[in-house]
Amino acid sequence: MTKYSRIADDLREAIMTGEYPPGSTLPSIPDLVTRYDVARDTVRDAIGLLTNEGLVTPKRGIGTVVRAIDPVMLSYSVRAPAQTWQAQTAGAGRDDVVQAEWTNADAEVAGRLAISTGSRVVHRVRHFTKGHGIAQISEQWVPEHIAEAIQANGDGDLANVARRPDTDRNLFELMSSAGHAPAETTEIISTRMPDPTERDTMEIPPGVPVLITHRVTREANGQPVETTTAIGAGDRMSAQLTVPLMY
Amino acid sequence: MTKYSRIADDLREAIMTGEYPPGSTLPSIPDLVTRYDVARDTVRDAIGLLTNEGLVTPKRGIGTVVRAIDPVMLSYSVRAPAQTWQAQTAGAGRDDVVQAEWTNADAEVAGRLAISTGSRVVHRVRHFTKGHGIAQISEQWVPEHIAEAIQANGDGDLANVARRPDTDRNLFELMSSAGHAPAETTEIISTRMPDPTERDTMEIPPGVPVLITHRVTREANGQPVETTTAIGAGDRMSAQLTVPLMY
DNA sequence: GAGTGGTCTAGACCACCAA
DNA sequence: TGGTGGTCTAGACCACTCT
Repeated sequence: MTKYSRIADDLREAIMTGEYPPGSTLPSIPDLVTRYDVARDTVRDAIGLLTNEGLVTPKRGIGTVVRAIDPVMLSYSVRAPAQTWQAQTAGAGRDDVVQAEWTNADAEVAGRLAISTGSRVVHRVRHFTKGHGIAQISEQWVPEHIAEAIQANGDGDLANVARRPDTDRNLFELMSSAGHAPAETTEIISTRMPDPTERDTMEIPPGVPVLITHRVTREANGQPVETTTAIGAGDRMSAQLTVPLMY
Repeated sequence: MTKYSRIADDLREAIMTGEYPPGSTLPSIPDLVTRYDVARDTVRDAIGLLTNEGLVTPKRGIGTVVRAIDPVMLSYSVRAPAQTWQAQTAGAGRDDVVQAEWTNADAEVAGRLAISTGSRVVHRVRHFTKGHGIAQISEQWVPEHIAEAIQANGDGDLANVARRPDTDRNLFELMSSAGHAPAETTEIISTRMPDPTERDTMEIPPGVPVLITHRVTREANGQPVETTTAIGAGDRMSAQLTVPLMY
């Protein structure tokens, strides 16, 4: 057992038992140096462990703050019928389309949409805001024939940021009116640590992973009508799903 | 921009462009010390960043190994009808019941099962193994009246580890036969960094978060028939869900 | 200004792995 | 045995926050 992991164990135990409640600060680094009679960097290694575990957030000039379990979570619900799902997603927080344009599908998106690489697609980037800061960045791709069918149906251009023809609650309805009713959605949820860009844009503190959702929605004949990749801060969102079990 | 984050940026870039492919090693710490003309700990700080991002895993006597994106994933599928879900879960890897006994529900479990705290429940712990090591630890609680109904139906004791009356594919069927057919399941999927115990039992490398699934399954009258908490290594599992959208 | 954490140095010794 | 990363020290200077 190394010195620094021993110190980390002590502090973790004290945090768990409530000796250092959320929002409070741990003893300062110089304090711990004298208390354990070790070098400064040894104490910092111990604090580094707790930081990586997501237990504390050191703040210059303040101290090592015990992280509060944030009760504010962006949760969304997958439920049949589809309207419920869409409504719950939209209702969880503010949803801004920050980017929308025609582009060419790369290999991965093309694969998910079952179209050829380079095909024209509508690409939309949305930010979900909940409380302070961005909780989730969502990228959506809609194949050309779907976007054009919606436009031909008089429901506007999906690639228009300023006047978005849909809100979250009725994109599926627009598709349905245009003759491409979504019938089934498949989601793959995974997790990893954020890269520096994601840490920056979503203001993710150290020790907090991201939740990644890959979604493909298909109409009854199996043809994809949209695919979405959503990346959310693990301390601000979770995914809630309610599924009926039929016998 | 600090020295160590500059070094980390260089190395990250080189990893992304394929200069250091998965499985290869970064230049050694002494190499980097002379290359950048900095102190050893500055290089280690840089490598520490990449380690926390999950990009590399330093190995004593070997070098700093670029982590391979592990293609082996434990994925399971939520799909109606329920049999499909159960079958997919079981088929994804080996599933061992390592513990099963009668116990008293704590406040959280009691709340999820809508019973009073301290009520008798069957508590079962399962390990899902996929490839090398445990990919997911799953804890399940079944309320007394459900477990007894299964037993009264002649289908055995859920708290029996040696002779488990169910496999994953038919626990819901046992409930159904016993007059408590599961009708709906709700899952909440979240993520965080593992605690030291979880890191140890699942052999989770640094920089890898865990995926947490809280599930409550209810019968048609809304009464819970089981609740499960599953904790899985983020580099070995993901959750896949396919949901029909009905209009 | 006093106290906090952040970065960096130069050097030492230890634990592990491969040839 | 030589090279790798892991731990630890003592000291220095910097950046930030609060009073």
